[in-house]
Amino acid sequence: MIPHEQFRMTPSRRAILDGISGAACHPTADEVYEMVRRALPRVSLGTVYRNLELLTRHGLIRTLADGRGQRHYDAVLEDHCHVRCEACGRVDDVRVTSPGQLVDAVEDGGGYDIHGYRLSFTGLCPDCASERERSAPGRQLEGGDDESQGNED
Amino acid sequence: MIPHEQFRMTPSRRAILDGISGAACHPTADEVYEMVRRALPRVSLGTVYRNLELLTRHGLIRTLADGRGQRHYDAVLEDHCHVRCEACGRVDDVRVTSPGQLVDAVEDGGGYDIHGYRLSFTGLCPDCASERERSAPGRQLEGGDDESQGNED
DNA sequence: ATAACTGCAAAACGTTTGCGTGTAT
DNA sequence: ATACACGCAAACGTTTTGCAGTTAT
Repeated sequence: MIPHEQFRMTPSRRAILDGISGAACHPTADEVYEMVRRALPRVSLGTVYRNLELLTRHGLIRTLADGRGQRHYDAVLEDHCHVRCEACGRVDDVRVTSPGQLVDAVEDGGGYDIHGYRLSFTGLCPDCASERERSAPGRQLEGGDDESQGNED
Repeated sequence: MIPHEQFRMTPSRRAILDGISGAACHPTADEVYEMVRRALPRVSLGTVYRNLELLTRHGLIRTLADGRGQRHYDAVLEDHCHVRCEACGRVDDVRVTSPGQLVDAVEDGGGYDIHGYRLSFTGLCPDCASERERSAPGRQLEGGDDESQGNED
């Protein structure tokens, strides 16, 4: 969060901001690109990335480097928690009880100067869960390959 | 976690496993590569990546896609929490009170089928904290540009 | 004989950057 | 006039993949 440095709220930045705010779940850079292009067909992906970074630096959005692959972007600035679908990678919000006490729960930080926390859950989003149920009802299908544990954090 | 599929504990895999277990903090792929090469100078980076993925799939290690940039690898399989240094990217363990209750704390998962959690903290590791103190004692230096909040999760 | 494993180099992926031009102040 | 912003295309760092040769079973 860089306090002293001015920048213009240009059409592309407005569109990026609106796109992220209006999205159903937290979009990736190229999903933002798609959304912005519907309003401004000539924007480039480079500009989208440049502005996602700038908006993050100025505290107007948050960048979630949550999982594997792409980052996700979030227009909600308050501290909150996320779920990431293990199957499709989609990221949504979760509400948890008393998340503010999480930092206090640290018993041994090994000398780290702790600034914040990040709590995210993994699981299956409604769509992927029902799709999985359709293709393997009750798990009666051919063995193995469960992977539900998710060793990739 | 794929249960039924055999694989050989080859020298390179053994070395990767040992390297991760013996490392001071959770290493990245090329740190693992470095370590393995000390024992087996002819291994390729491709093999290291292939085997990190295989060992993860078989539940022998965990892949931490924690932050920006590189992934980190962890030989401790039990659920536990991490800290990532905002300055150098290093990842270590933290102990927190009753982490097992975290999943129970979810009030509204929005229809997700939640399998696990990932709690990590951000902050400054001892080295970076003391370096920062040396270069800006008490923060009396030139203004602005703190960034300590860290909008990049 | 077969399946698993490897080194090597090329490709893929998501992201960043340099440059020349355009636009707001 | 100046600083900021952009499109475009090239470059980047990390990870994955295809292929041809090697090794264990």
